[in-house]
Amino acid sequence: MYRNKLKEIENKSTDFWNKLQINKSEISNKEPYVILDFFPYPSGFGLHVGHTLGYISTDVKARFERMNDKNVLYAMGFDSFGLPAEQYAIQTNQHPEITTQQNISNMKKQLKALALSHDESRTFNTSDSDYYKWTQWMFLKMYDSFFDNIEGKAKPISDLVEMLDSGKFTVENGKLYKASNSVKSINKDKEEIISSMRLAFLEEVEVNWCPKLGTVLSNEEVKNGLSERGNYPVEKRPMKQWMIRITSYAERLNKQLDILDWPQNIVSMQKNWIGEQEGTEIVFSTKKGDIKIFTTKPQTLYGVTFLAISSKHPVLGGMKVDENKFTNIYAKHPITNEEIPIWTADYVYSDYGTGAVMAVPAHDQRDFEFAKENDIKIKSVLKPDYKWLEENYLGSVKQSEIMLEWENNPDKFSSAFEGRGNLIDIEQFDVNEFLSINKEKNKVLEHLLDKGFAKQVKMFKLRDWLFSRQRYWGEPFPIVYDSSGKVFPICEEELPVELPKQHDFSPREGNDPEAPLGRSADWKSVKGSIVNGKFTSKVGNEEFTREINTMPNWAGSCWYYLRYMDPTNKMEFISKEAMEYWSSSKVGAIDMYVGGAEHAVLHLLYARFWHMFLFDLGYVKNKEPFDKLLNPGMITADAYKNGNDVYIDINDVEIRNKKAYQISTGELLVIEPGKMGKRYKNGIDPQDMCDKYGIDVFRLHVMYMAPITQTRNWNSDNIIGMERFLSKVYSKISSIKLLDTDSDENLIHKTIKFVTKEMEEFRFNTAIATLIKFVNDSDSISLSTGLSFLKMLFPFAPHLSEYLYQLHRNNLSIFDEVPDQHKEGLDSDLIDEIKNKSICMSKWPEYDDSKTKNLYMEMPITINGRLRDKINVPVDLDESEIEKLVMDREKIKSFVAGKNIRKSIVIKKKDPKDPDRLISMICNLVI
RNA sequence: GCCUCUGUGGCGGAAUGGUAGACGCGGCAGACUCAAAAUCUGCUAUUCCUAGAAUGUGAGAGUUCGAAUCUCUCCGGAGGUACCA
Repeated sequence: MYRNKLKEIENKSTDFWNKLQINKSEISNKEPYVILDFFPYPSGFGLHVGHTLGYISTDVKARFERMNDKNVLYAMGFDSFGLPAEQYAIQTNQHPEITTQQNISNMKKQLKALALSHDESRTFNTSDSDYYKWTQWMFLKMYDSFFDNIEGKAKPISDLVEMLDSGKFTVENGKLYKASNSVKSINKDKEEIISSMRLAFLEEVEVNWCPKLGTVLSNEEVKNGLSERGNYPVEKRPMKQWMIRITSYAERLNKQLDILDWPQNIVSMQKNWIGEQEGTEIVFSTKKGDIKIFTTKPQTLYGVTFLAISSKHPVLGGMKVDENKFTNIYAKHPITNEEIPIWTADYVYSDYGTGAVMAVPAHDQRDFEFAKENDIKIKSVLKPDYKWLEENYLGSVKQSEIMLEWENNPDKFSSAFEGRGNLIDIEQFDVNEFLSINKEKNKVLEHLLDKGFAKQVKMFKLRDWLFSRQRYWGEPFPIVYDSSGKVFPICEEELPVELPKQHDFSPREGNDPEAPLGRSADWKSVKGSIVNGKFTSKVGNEEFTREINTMPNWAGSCWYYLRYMDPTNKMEFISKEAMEYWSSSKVGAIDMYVGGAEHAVLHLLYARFWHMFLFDLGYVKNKEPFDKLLNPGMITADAYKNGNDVYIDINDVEIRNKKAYQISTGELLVIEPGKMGKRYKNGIDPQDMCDKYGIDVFRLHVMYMAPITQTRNWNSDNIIGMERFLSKVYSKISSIKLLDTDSDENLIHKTIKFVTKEMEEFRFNTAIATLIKFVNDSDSISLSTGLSFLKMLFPFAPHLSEYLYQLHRNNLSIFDEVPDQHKEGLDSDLIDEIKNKSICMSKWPEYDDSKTKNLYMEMPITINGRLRDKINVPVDLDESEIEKLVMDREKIKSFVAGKNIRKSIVIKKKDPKDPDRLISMICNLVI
């Protein structure tokens, strides 16, 4: 019986594989296939069943592709730097280096227990100095590069110097322009221009400061004013920090989303985040300088009655002005030349758009409310429909006069009209020119553009990437400062800049940012000198101080997938050879990337940017990192709360009649479905499941529960079905005798055809269903068919498949002693294959297409879409013959009697899945 | 509010324009057994019920000979996002 044999089966197979080292992959002349899971951080809490969905699915696919003769790169390293690792260390009062090591080895053990076929020789951790050396190296490359906005790609700073020296280019506001021929020299300091162009740069910016975490966070790490990790309050404050100019890539990041094979929701989340918007930039002049505003509704320009700016807008010249106050500055309206007041407003953000808004209170609700509160004039520009006018009018006039009221007294309405409408007749414009909405918009725009008041621009919501963290457990920056605070990169030869081992590594909570690395005085100050603009400690004796912030944990995960291709290279982050071999020939370098949607705008955006940068510099050959992306669904589970809102461990819960009771107290508990996690005390340990049912059964169950992308509630009731399945497999396959024949010769061919298709497209639940059906439907199985079946089962249930494969291998060696006449009818290739190899090394079974088709088939007959009868016909019978047969049937006659047949159709089913050629006949009746 | 996804038996789910409910769980009946478990066999959408028929994929309309599948409107659920100019 399968259950009694379970341990024997698992041990035998595992031992066999360990001897063969089957998971190792080397560069060869085979076609490569790279499949990866998202980089895991080694959590101190270990894996729960929720994590296994993605991991098992990549393993299944990796095993399948190996059997299809692909050279599969399937490895797993650990994202060991960063907040989660550090916080766990703080909580357990240990050094992160120690906890990280412990957690990694624990996690490796758990992964192994699931029989994942990773190439273990390719693993590494982001906190290994051999690895972060290259993260630092890439940072230096960014520091030493700029974005050429004319060509749309990054280039070395030396190119910029050349371009500027040639006199053919100038730089304005961080952008490169072709110089008009007269420009020869640059007025501004060249060095200043260069530093304004670097892709990695230091800047005083409004940052998201999280006092509780004691560090700043990037925009992507803040949600609803709370930190993404831990849900702590975040506040804005100015700080000088390292930034990465990801905004230079906004256009490419946005556009290339369309050529990726990614789930639609991830694509649209990224698009939302990048936030490309076409609009108009309009300049208002003031005595203190120009104010640029960005608008998507330039046609309402006439209705501007004030400008709303952020309280940090440069026009204030650093003057401290409270929010929602009049600034005593006026701007000139570009059309009417009216003086319009400038107000600071709390709804205008300094880091969004231009930090200034043209306020049109008649047509923008926020402007409307602000105007009402501060007694500012309201001027209507667009005509609403009458329904809106009636619903929003506060006074009482005759219906016929309501439009006139809107035109003259828009403040008598309860809100702004934000919809579309025709322009009200304004002296500068002839209203007849503005017949349609689009035309109206374009006419005003044309006028503005003509007069030079405005230009059409693209704006992006994406902000530059804040790259400094006031934490200990991260990559140190390869940067030093001289005594005057000037920045110098450390020369490449002296990388890595190793993280000092310090005991007091905790962040300081509170309002005064203090980077922990500052406490390592010995490490912080270094002696050396500047050679060719770079710091070296090899010569000189000048005093320098190191940058004491560290990089965010997203840094290391931006390029780890490339390192799997060449994990131990000391000379380069990846060799050209390894990069060329493993990178796919598709859009993205990695064939298949599997991981959760929670990283949609964090890791996946940063990594795409990072890859594009490496691409521009010629280090990688693909435009994008990840070709195909798949989000496995979550596994949710019920959590249980008692009357005091305290979560009760699931091991202390008993379910009776769909109600939950605490075992130890007998208390009735509240059931709360949701994410699995430590804090909900509802995590289910995969190890428990594997101990109870076996690894193979567990893997099958997880894959069979639902389609891979679907979120599902954990339920171990159904797992028994998979045990029954393997039990049947065990008894049917192990008892096959050499000369057994198939009860249905075509069944295996149909099964292979269908399962292959499903495996290719990650539909493992239906692949398993087909395998179950095969076992249920076959009474007798030949050896060759049995082996084909085992190969299909292998990716899901490797232990049992290998065990049974080897069982027959042993039988075959006995068979060698048998006289030749008894061997007749057995495939000699098959005998060789099975005798010498593990099932891992066998080929995925092939099918004979002619055997997937039946000679006869049962064809349903429908009349007006209703199933009325079925008829058994030869598959290749022609349509008119079928029609005759159908019309002859008594049943059909009775339905058709007295009616005209308007049309009859014989449907041929489009192949791929169903082997049957014909499906249905429809007689349409006209009554 | 906006964007994306989603809604099928008692439950997980099949079926992507052509026989709705594959496969699994659960349930019912039978076999084996002194008995139970395990296993095996059959049945299991609903209603009238012998046959046979009618109804049925969140609700309503539409396209079609034919719709779970395509289109529109509405309702419910999940995720994302927002004083976004």
